Amino acid sequence: MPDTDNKPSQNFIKTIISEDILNNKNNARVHTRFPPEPNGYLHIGHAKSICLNFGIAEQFNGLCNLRFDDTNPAKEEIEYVESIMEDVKWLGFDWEDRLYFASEYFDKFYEYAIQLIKDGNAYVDSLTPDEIRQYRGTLTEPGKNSPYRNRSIKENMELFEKMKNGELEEGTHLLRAKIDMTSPNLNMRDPAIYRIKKASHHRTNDKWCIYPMYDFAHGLEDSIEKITHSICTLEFEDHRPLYDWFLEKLNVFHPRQIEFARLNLTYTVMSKRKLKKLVDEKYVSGWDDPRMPTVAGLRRRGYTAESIRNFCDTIGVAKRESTVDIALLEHCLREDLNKRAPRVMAVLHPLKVTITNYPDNKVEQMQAVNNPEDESAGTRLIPFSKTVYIEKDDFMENPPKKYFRLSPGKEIRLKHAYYIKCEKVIRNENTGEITELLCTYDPASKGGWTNDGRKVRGTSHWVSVDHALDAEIRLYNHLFTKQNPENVPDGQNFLANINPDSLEILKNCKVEQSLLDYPAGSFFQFMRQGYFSKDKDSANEKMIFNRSVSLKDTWAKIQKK
RNA sequence: UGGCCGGUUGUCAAGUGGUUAAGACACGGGUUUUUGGUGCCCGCAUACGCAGGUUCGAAUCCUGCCCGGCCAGCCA
Repeated sequence: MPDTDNKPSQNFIKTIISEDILNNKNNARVHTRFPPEPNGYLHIGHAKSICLNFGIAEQFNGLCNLRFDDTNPAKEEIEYVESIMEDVKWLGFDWEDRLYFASEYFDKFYEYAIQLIKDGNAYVDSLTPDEIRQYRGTLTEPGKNSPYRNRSIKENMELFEKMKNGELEEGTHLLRAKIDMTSPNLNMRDPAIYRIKKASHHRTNDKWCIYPMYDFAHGLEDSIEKITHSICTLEFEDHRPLYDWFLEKLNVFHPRQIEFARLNLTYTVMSKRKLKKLVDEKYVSGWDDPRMPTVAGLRRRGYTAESIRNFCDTIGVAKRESTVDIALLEHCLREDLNKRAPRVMAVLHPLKVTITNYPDNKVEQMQAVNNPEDESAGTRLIPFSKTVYIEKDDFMENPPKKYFRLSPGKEIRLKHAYYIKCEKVIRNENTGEITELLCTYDPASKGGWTNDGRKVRGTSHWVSVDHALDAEIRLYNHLFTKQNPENVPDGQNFLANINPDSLEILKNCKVEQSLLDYPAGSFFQFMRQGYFSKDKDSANEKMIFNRSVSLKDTWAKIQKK
């Protein structure tokens, strides 16, 4: 039967939620959360999770919280908290008044831990970290009970109290859940609940000497916030029995954990640890380097929030490990910007053209369409004069077949202006390099068209020499040379696949004056080149543009053959 | 030699016992075009990891096998 035409893409999580609603589970309420740890900047993989969690809330008339999972003060910083909030907002999502921090619940977590001890479900262990590892067993061998496993409740209470008061040193004592040291699931072999960490927390400062572990804290955070569906990535699948165990033993509201496959992209890495390494070791200029797959990096590169959200919808959500072709991300940007980006003229590699039969001091204002895909974008005037710059690539002295740009004796159209014909090539006597083209123009072709049926196939962008502004343009390529950067010889790591040509800086570019009027962050299509955005480091004296993504280039493809 | 999860076209991904096995990207071809851009048209899995079985009928159910991922932090 014909399904509804515009039904949003289905995935297994939405199927589960739909069933839960049908069964009136949680009174058909849907409440999700996005729970980042503030130990780095958000990347496109987080964007997938954000779109999923906020998107589900929206689709099912529910709510989505932003909650910082800040249970490890050693790795977390306020800078990351701020960047994460900025990024989520920028992506277009609103947590309204539901901004939470796991650290706000530390008192409650402490009480829950006490309850576990009192119920005989937790104990203080005094084994060393090394001994604990040995007692845990291996993947194929069961673990064995700690000699401290059967301490009395009273003794456990006293020791835990001392842990809390800072009377015991890091690594000497550990609160553990009393579950089953022989479980085939290692997460159930008496996992840690609280560890001693005499570190200052970015929000609770020095109030605590003990901090809860993820497995204990996370489910309780969800429970406290009455989350109905706790969506996380696949590596937590083995933790679900433990997630459920804590909630059952404590007899509190029990959200359902659902796991999905994290996003991988070709030609990049997607772990905060590795991204941090790239930043710390200066392989990139920072978390917002336009080559980074971080939300901040993509934003600076010129990606729009819409294109990222559309990408996240397009890739889908499933449980199988997969790697999405980065070409799809680029496609989503082109698709969005094609509709919205103003077209402007910018010459990346300038070649001077003198139009010999054009009056010396004449300047004409040519009318240019701002966006052929959007009539409401209107038109603007651009100055034309006797000397212009065109792109070096748009001229070839000895062109191959099917090259329909400029060459000696051939005619092309200067977009919005005139047809010109190449009459003479001028070169540097010493180097042989082509320095200038002498051309003639056809006054009858004003606007770039004649009605005489002439076939002028090539169209070049250009900018008037006297009116052009200098600009720096940064061209970006994949950060890694391999689709899978982890594909390295033994003994090497992903850094071995860093692309030495991931950034190319062009310092002698010529752009039209109208670019001065736009603020940093504005995006454009540089005609026939690609989409670019004005960098935040841009100044009026020195404009800087980042290439967000090139236009598709059929000619380049033909040439490769 | 442990447990859990997965395996549908080059890449993602719908599909939940009866469909010509969606869609997108990529790729190839054509067309339109004052961007070799865009748009439009066409092509792209007799096939669902493999082998059996159940059934009138299987990508969907069952059994066995193979392959991939994750787990032995006082990280999340």
